[in-house]
Amino acid sequence: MALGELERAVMAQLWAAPGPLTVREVHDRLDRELAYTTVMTVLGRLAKKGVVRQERDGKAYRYAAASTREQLAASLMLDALGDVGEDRTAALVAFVDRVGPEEAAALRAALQAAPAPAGPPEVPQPRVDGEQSGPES
Amino acid sequence: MALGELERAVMAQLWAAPGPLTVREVHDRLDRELAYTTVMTVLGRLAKKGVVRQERDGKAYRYAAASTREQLAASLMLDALGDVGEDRTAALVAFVDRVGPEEAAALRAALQAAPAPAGPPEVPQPRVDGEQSGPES
DNA sequence: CGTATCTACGACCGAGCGTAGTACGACGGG
DNA sequence: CCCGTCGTACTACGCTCGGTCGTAGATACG
Repeated sequence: MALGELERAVMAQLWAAPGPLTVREVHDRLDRELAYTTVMTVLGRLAKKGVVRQERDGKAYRYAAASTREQLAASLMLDALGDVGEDRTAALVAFVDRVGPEEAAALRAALQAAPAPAGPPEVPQPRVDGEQSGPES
Repeated sequence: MALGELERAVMAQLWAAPGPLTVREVHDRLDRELAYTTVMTVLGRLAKKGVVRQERDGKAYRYAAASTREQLAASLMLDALGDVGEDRTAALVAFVDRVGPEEAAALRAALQAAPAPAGPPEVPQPRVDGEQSGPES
């Protein structure tokens, strides 16, 4: 479900803003010379994809990102992981092999922060397996 | 650069084979009823993208995957990581937060196996990842 | 020579994205 | 009351990509 170029630029504005933005606000913040309706179309498509939420504000709509950019990136990475591989663990090994030391450190820290390595997989975990239909939950 | 459906199916055949395959061999191994030229076109596009290598074998070509599926998956994940985020480490934290316990264990093991958290990344370490499409049977 | 293979190249279609125009309703100032 | 402004909804067009072939040219083989 990768986003296009303009879509990413729009998302960047939504993420950078402190709150929901109107179409006009997004349009004005974008550097490019775009027609107002172009931005509206993009925001509509983004909303249809579920990556932005729209809430009515009087006559106009306000748009906000449905998830943080980190969550979106994580979803995209999970998509990539599931797309090519059956052997997810092997792919993860190859992935770790390719990230830089900084990223490796981040992974280490994250793994330390969210651990569940204690019990055998007997614990009825509420997590259903590989499932990422929607961008986020 | 995500692959399409048929492209993935073709790659699966190449990965499953012990060695390079001709167009005809790929075509015969695919379950679908496709024209020979369709498979050839797909293999050509894959070669243009760099995910398969073609080597001449007399009149015909033989095609082999340019990298293992794990490496491809890792590359795709790197792409996703770089596409949306400036803050790669934060994205990785979110990613770890979303993978299951099995994948987390794989990450842990990989991080333990390939640690380089001490020196500057200037050390010209001989890269061990160069093995692609080796006959693994 | 005729036929069977291959490759090379082009073509068509549908989907997704970038871009925008037009139509239409609501609102506020003369 | 009329009109320009703002905002949405809908439609459209060009481009690229992926799936699917068709056809033409080279080549080997009986």
